[in-house]
Amino acid sequence: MPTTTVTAVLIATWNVNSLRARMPRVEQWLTENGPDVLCMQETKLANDKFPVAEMAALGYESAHFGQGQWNGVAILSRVGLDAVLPNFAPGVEQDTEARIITATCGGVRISSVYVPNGRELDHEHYRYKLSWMKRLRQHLDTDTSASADAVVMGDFNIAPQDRDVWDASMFAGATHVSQAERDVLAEVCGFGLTDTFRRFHDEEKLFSWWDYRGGGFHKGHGMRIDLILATESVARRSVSSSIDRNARKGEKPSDHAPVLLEIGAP
DNA sequence: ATGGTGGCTGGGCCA
Repeated sequence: MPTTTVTAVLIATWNVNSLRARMPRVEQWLTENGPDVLCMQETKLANDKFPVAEMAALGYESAHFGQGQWNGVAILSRVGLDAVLPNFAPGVEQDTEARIITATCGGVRISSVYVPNGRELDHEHYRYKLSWMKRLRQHLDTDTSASADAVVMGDFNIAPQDRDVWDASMFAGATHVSQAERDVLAEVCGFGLTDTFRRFHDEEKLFSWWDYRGGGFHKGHGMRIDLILATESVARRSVSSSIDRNARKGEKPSDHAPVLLEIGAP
């Protein structure tokens, strides 16, 4: 095994809303930003349709947990991609959908997650969402040591606080902001994870998602629901975090923007 | 405007 020099790494998460539709934008974004790790959600691809060769040509190893037309999560890495685990850890009730994949990249245990939307507060899908988050906590308790370098990033479909939505009064009785959702997010963070973006930015109305409908992006109607949660050992080494709003502009954008975290050397 | 847009598909469902 060659010894690798440990340097700063740049990690990112992006709900691409169909990798087939988004491939030109993703390739461009990887070339321009050069992240060491990119977690993607909503690839909407079967496993045998994932563009492994195209990603390799850009210098990335790929791990993908797909299911076809919906969901699908992936991890790209150019700092190693080992111990790949699709779905929740063994012993945790398995998900019937492709919403989490975990791998070790550059010594960091990284999960790419696509938390269920929930649809409506009285919908069965909402109970699935809460159950899913409880299983995410069980997954972490099973898979990872709280003292390890670990990151859970992706589309949580939960806005952690009212300052993370464009108008909290518009969200009364809606999903993404309910106390129960925020409580299960806190349970997941209780593993020992922190919302790293908030170490660097206190302002309200910094969003990672804007509805395609009604010109949401141009009206500033969005939510911050894409999060990079990290254990303290990673969080304290992090040196910057940002949301790339430019990726939400232009030709055929995803409705989500990438969120980035720069992690300094140990 | 009880809608809108975009992605899955090939008529609606989902976000």
